[in-house]
Amino acid sequence: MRRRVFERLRRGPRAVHELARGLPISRPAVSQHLKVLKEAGLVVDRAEGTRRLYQIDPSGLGTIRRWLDEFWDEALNAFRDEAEKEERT
Amino acid sequence: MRRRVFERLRRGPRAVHELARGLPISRPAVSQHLKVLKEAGLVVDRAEGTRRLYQIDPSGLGTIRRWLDEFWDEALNAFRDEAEKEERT
DNA sequence: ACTTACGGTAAGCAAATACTTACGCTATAG
DNA sequence: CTATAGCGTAAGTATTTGCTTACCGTAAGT
Repeated sequence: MRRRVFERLRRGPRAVHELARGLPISRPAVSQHLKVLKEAGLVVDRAEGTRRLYQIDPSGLGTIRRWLDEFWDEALNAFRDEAEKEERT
Repeated sequence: MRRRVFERLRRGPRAVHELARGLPISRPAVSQHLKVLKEAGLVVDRAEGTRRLYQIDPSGLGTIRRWLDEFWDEALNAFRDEAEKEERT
């Protein structure tokens, strides 16, 4: 559910009640998910009038991306080494 | 903790008790994490004698990578659009 | 000034999670 | 054939989680 909230921010900033629309959970529940996402550095928020706009934090998302890229590299190299080892059998 | 188990597979296949070594949880706990990772399609396992070797499944990892890449693209485009909108102000 | 829209937080609760220990199975070693 | 190493699974349990409703504060509209 948290991922669904996050995915809804893909296309740009959204207010809390907008995010809650269409999700099978209450608005406060969405608020709580946003809080977690914010603490994780994945979103930032700003006040706009009575609303609060949330949007994805590219730097937070970038951190994950770099982690995954590095992980991917190592894992794939290990996989290839393993395949070669297999081939020599 | 599950991520730590997963990360230990980065460098290649490992037996369960190897993975458990150095982690602050019991071997059965590691087994349970591996079960979840396997159901998620992130690892594959094979029997080797009395041991069971686990390793990262590149195709499962690739699925995540593609998801993240696509997400990254969309999010960054939205971010740029937002920045331009800001600039015109 | 009053009302309404919007959203964060608290309290409460059912369900899911993440361990532990105990146990049993299978394959190798001696 | 027996002992041992390696693992998976079951049962039990404390903790965490993910929601709900109720409530309160703040900004904007009338």
